[in-house]
Amino acid sequence: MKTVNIKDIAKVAGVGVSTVSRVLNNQPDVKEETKKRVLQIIEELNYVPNNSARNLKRTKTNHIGIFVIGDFSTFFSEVIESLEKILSSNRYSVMLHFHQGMKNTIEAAIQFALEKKLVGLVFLGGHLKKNEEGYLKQLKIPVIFASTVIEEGVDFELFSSVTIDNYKAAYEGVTYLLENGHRRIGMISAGYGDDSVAEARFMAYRDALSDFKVTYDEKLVSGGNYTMASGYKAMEELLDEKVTAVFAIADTMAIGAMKAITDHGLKVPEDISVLGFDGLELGKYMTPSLTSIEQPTRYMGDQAGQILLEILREEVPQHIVLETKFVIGQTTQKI
Amino acid sequence: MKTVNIKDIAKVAGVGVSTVSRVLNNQPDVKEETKKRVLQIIEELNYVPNNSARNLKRTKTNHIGIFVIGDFSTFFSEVIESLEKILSSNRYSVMLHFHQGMKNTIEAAIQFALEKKLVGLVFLGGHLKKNEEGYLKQLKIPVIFASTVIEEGVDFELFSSVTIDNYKAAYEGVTYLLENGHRRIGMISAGYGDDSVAEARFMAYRDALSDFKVTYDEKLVSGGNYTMASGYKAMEELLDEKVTAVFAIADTMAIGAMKAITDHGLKVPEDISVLGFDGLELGKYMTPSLTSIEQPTRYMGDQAGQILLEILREEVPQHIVLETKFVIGQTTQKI
DNA sequence: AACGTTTCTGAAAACGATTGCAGAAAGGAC
DNA sequence: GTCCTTTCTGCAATCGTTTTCAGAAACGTT
Repeated sequence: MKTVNIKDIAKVAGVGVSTVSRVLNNQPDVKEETKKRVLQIIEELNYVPNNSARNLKRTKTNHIGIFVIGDFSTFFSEVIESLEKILSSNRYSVMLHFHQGMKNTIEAAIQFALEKKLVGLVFLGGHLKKNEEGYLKQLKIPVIFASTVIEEGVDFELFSSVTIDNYKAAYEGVTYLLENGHRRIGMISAGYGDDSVAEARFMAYRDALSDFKVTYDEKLVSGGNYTMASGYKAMEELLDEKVTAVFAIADTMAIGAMKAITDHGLKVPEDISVLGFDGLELGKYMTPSLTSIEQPTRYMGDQAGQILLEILREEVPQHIVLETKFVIGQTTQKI
Repeated sequence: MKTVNIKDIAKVAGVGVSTVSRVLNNQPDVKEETKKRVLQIIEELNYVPNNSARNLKRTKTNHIGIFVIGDFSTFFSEVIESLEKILSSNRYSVMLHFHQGMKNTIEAAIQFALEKKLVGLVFLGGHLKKNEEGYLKQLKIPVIFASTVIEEGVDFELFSSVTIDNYKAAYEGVTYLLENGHRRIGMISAGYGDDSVAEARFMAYRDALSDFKVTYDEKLVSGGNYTMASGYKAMEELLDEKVTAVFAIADTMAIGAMKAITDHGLKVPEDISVLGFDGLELGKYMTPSLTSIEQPTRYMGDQAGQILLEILREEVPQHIVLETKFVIGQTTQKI
């Protein structure tokens, strides 16, 4: 059974294909009467335009890619959901891709964009380095980075972004611990040299310590991979170091850390204070509730979508830095 | 700047377009030498085949849709991730769509499939009713339901599925509570008449009670919407009813319930035992750790992907019911 | 009634791939 | 060298749209 095409519609309606096409695309220059008749026949025959043909002729698609970098966290899933909603309600198709590992990220993204003939691309997470500018130019479509760390010096004309100030937010968090008397503060970080979100947060940790005249001790820093399990393990290592507080760069790891602490017979926050990052809903439902730095996930998805739609029309890159919110829960206390 | 196409390649290589096409599609009947030359030129000119043209000519795409029904939970995000990985590594493109609300679900899915010219469709969540069979036939592509409740009597030839036995799993959980001496068991359910996952679990609850000669009391059932916040609220209502245990049909709601219990000065499990459903990672990291019925989320995504790939080749529908695992944590105790 | 405008319409040429078919080139048998 | 296979190759039609361009139809003006 052949599917109906524009030609069939034209024949039945007794008009030319171009007229049908004009109706489909809501172009002017079609008599109201003709338009109505064509629309009715389209309805009757259950006609659905063939997107492949359309895209071929238009030499572009309506596909927007979401390229997810790194571990897929609860954090990302909220962003993706709000992104998809806003894009698809603007008649775009959303193609999803998870990139594993941190290597060749941008090459993989370009491959993805070219192959799928994307007209726009959203990066979720990861980092953008100065020496990757060239790739960005190669990719001649609007690109927006969400929750990505942008290295200094990258040409802001080449892309858009929706980010938070990781350094500032983390600095604020660690300072809070310091102000509350903590001096032996452990850190649960992530990534090995290539995870810049982790790096920015780490720098903030080091600088905050230094500003309080606390010597940085690398034994107090342990690495994870954003999972609860890794937070648990990292915390176990820190337990030997007699820390009084620990800063985990993700709520998931903070939760793992809390579990490790309790499992070893210690109490949060009496024995060890815990500070997370992300402000996930679930942190608020822990007992005790997690002190954390909250990122506006849904809002971030919305903004990324809005901006992408705008630059798809106007081509003027935008950069916005969203505010984080320091939420004091019950996992931190004065000593 | 025009993008290079198959014709350019042919011209440079000094062969016909059909030869290039044959090389691209790895067809036989091309001399090894010619093939090598063509491949080299493809490489040199950075040629990427135009998918729209391909799809048009082939009269089908390589797009597979993931249609997510209902609230996007942590649960779904794990399934989606493993699904995407397996599909894209088999050269399919994954299109994501979230359907809001429970109305017109299947119509929306058909629209989605036709418009994007999908060659396969994965439903995530929701339910499939007998009277929707017709729609299924209309949709002439392989369809697989994952974590969907299938109404009795639906023709199994029309689709594939990867599910768990919600009734059995919930029955086992509630029975455990009963065997531990609980008689006033509250339930935190969800959905209003249209959420069949919730319904199946509810039926199990009622039947288990009845099998232990406990009269069903509708005041002990409260509704939520799979969020932690809704679990919290639902639990508050149940607190007046002096329940000794509560069964929440999702871990997220169970976590909300635990918070409500603690916030009201009671303890889990001493005062109230809590049983969840899903077996999310985070439940294991709660203190006390959540007793729950574990679903194999990643495995479910894998299986759904595998099966879809198979039926894309062979057209023989498959139905598998995955095993759940009852995980006893620290939130339940004997009374 | 002839003409110029304006409004609307359809034929036909793309877009970039795949594929059936005819036929060229190469190899083998005599 | 001729003829028959076998192996390779290229032409041209086709998929279902969009869009240009020429021209038909409708209308008002004189």
